[in-house]
Amino acid sequence: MDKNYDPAKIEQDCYRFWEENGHFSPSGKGDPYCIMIPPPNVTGTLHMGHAFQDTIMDTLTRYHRMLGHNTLWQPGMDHAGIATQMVVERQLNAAGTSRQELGREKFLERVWEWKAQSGGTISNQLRRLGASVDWSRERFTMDEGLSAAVIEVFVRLHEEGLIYRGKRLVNWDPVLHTALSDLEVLSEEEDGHLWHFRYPLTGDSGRYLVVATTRPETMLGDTAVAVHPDDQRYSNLVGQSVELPLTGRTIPVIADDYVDPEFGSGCVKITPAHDFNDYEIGQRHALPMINIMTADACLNDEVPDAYRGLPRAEARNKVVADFEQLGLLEKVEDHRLKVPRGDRSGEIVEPLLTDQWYVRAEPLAKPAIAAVENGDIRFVPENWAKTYFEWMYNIQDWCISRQLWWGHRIPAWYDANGKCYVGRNEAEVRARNGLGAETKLRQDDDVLDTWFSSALWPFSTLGWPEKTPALSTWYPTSVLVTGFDIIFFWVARMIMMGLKFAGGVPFHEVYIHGLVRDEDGQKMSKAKGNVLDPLDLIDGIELETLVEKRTANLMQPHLRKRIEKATRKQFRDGIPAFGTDALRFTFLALATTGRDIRFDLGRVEGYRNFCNKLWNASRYVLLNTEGKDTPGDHEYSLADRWIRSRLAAALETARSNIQIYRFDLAARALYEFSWNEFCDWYLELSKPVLHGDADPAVQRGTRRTLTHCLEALMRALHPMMPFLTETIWQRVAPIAGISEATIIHQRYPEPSDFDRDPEAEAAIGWIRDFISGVRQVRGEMDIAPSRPVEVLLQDASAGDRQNAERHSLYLQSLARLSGIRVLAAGERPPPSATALHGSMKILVPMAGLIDPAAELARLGRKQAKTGKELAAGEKKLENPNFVSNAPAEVVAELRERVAALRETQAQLENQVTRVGELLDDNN
RNA sequence: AGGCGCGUAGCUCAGUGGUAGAGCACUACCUUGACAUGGUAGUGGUCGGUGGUUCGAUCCCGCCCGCGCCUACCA
Repeated sequence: MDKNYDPAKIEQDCYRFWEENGHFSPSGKGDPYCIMIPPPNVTGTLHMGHAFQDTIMDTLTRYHRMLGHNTLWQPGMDHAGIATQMVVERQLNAAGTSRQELGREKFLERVWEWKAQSGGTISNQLRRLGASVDWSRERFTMDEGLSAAVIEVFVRLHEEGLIYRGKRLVNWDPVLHTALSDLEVLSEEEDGHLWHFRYPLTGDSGRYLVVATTRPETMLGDTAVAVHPDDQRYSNLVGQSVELPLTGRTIPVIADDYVDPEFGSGCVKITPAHDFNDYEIGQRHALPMINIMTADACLNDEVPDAYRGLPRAEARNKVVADFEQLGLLEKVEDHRLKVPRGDRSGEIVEPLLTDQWYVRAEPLAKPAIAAVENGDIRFVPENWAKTYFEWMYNIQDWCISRQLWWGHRIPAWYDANGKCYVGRNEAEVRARNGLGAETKLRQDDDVLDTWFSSALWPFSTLGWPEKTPALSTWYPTSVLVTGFDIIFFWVARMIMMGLKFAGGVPFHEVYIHGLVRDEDGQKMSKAKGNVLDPLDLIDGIELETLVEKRTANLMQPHLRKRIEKATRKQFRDGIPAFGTDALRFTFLALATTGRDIRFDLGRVEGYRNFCNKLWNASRYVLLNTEGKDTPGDHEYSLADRWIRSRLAAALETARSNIQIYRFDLAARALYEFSWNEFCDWYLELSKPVLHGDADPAVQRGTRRTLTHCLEALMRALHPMMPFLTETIWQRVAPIAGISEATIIHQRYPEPSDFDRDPEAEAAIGWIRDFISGVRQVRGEMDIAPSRPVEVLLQDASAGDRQNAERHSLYLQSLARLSGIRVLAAGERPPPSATALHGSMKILVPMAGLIDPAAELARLGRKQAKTGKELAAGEKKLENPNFVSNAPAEVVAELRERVAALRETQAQLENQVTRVGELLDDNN
C-alpha cells in the first residue's frame, strides 16, 4: 500500500469492477428493499443537493444490501419538458434556425440526440459518486414503457371523469408560450407603483370612484368595480355602474367580501381574465371575462384600436398617459409588490385564459391524505406531514397540459367539428367511436406536464401496467429520499397516483433532507454563481477553471464580475481533490434532522484526513499481519478484549442510528471509534505486544484482533465510504480468512459479533488514566517525548499495585517510562511533579527535568479548576431541597464526586506545599 | 398574515432536566519504525434575551429579539 491515501488511484477502478461484475443487481433473495431515485432532469447536471441526496440513498442501499435484503436502487431521469426544449431551441437559434422551421418531428429527433449526450453527464456523475444503482434497469420518463403508462393513466382518469378539458386562467409564460405550474413560477418582491385611477360614475357627471392598481394596462379588460359589502362609503353605489375610461364600456359596481376596505380607496377594479383573484370574483358574480392579451402578452383586438398590438409594458405607459390627459389620474405611489416570473424565461408571467387539461384533484387527494394519517406512509422528520396536509386539504385541480413539443403528447383527437375523443391511440379512438377513415382526426398539439409522468415513477419504472415480477417484488418501495421543496409537486402526486393505479402507497417512508447551502448560508444557484460541481470537490479544480465554469453561460452577464470576485475570495487556491469517500462522509456527518446544511470545506478536509487515517491504520495492520500468521492457539490480551468490546458498542450505535436516518450520529460513532479508540489506543497498545517478546499465543490473538476489527470496521463503514472500504477490505479479508471478491455482499457487522467486556473496559480505563496523567505532566512540563522518565507511585492501593505490575508493558510503552517504582508506606519521595490517579499519586521526579516554579503554576491551575467544581458541588449538597427532592442516586453520585474532589484538592494542596518548600530551599 | 425551523467555542455543527461536546482554527512541544492528510498537551462558551415550572433549566413552557424557509397574498 502507498504511504498516503490517494482516492484518484482507487475510486474509478473500484467502480468499474463493481459495475462490470453486476454487483449492483438485486440478489433475488431476502426481503425486498427498494429506493426509486428522484429522476434528475436529463438536461441538467448533478449539483451538491443531488450529491447529498444520492449519498443518502446509496448509503441506505448498500446498508440494506449488506443486511441481505433483495435490494434495488432504481436509476433514471426525467425528460424535463420546458428545460430541455429551451436548451435545444437555443442551440437551434445559435445555428440560425428554429423549432418552427424544423417542424415537430425533426425537432424531436434533435431533442433525442441532445438527450443522449446530456444524459451521459449525469450517469457519469452518479458513477463517480459511487452510486450503486442497478444500471440494467435504468429508465427514462419518455421511454416506451413509461409512455405507455402515462397514456394508460390519462385514459383511465378521463374515463372516470377525473380528467377534463376547460378554459381556465393559468400562469402563462409569454416567451415560452406555455402554461407553467406553480413550481415554475417564482415570486420575488420588486419595486413598482400603485396607480390611482378615477372611474366616473354613470349618469352623474363629476363624481367618480377611485381604484388603485399595479397593472394599469389590465383596466382595458375590467368588467366590474368591487367594494366591500359592509363599506358604508360605497353601499349606495352597489348596483350602480361606472364608465370605464378609454373603452367606452359601462361596468357594474359590485359588493364582494374579498375587498379589503382598508387598502387604497377600498375600491377594486376587477379583471377576471387577467388576475386569479378577480377570476374567482368574476365566477361568483357571473361577470364577463374579456381576454385582452395575445400569447405574446401583447394587447389583442378586444381593446380599442389605439392599444392593439402593444406589448404589456408599452400599453401600461400609454394607459397611464391617457388617464393623465383625461384628468383621471388621481395619483401615483411607489409600491413594493411580488412579481411572478417564469423560472426559465425570467419573464413576468401573465395570467391568461386558455384551453387546458386538468386533473380533478380532490377525489384523488382524499385517500392520499388518509394514507399519511393512518401511518401507511410516514414522514421523517414527522413535521413534514404538516406541510403535506396543508397542501392536500387545500388542493386545487392540476393543470397538466403544456404547450410544448417535447413531452408525452396528450392522447386526445379532434374531428373537424372540434369534438374531442380520448383513447390510447388513434385506432382505438376510431374503433370505440365508430369513426371511419373518412373522418379526419387531428391529435391535440399539447403535451403533458413532466410531473405527470414523474407521478407514476414508482410503478411505471417497474413495468406497470403490466403485472411484472419486479412490480410485485418492489412495490410499494421502501423509502423516498427527497427535498422538502417538492413535497407538493411530486411526493403528494406520487401518493395519489400510486393509490389510484398501483393498488397501494408508493413508499412507506419519506425521508426529507435539508438544502445544501454555500458557506455563507446562501442557496446555491447558477445565477448567484455559487454552485459547486460535486466532481470538483472529488477531483479538485484550479481557481481559474472554477471561475471560468461559474461565469460561463450566465443568464445575466452583468453578474460576472461579482461572481468572479466572490469565487476568487472564497477559493484562493482553488479546491483540492478530496475524493468521493470524504465528500460522502461529509454529507452524512452533516445530515442532521430538519436542518439545511452549510457546506464547509473545512469539514471535507477533516474527513479526507480521516480517510488517510484509516488508510494508514490499515497499512499498519497489514504490515503486522500479512504473512506473519503462525500456526497455534491464540489468546486475547486485555487490549484485544477491550477493542472488541468498544467495537461492539460502536456497531450498536451505528446500526441503531442508520435505522432512524440519523446518519450524522452513525457516522460520528464510527469516526470516533476508528480514530479515538482503534488508532489512538488500540494500535498503540498492540505495538509493545507485537514488537516485544510477548507470548506467541498472545501475539496471534493481537494479529487476529487487528485483522478482525479492521475487517468488520470496513464493513461497517462501507455504506458511507464505499471505495476506500472496498480497497482495504480486499486486502485484509483474506487475512481474516474470507475469500470473496467484494465487500458489497458481505453481511453488515453486528454488535454480537464481538463480546462486550466491562472488565476489560474498566482495566483499560485505569491504564488510560495512568498514561494520560504522565502525559499531562510531560506535556505541561515540556519534557521531550523522546526522553524516558521514571515514575514513582505513592499511596498505591493493592489493586493499583497489581495493575501497575500487570500492565507495565502498556504503561512503559505508551507513557515512555524507564521504570515504575512503588514507594513503600511512609517513604519520602524526592521532589516530583504529580499526576493524581484516584487516591494514588504518580510522581515524576523533578531532578534535572522540571522547573519547580512551572510545576507550582501547573498545580495552581489544577487547583482552580477543582476548586470551582468542588464549590458548585458543595453548594448543591448544602441545599436541603436538593437533598430531599432529587433522586437518591443523583445525590449519592454527587456526594461521591464531591468526596473525590475534596481528596484531589487535599492532595494538590499537599503538593503545592512540598514544591513550595523546594522553591524556598533553592532561594 | 399564517405555518415551520433555527440561534451552543472564532467558524461548521452535535447534545442532554443533574459535571457543556466534536471537527476545523488557535498555542506549545515533537519528524518515536501506520499516518505531519500525523502525535502529545493545552487555550477557548453567563448554551440569543427575559419571565415561569422545578430542589435544579442550555434542555420543558410563555413572551421578546435576530435569522432563514414555506404557504397565502393587499388590488
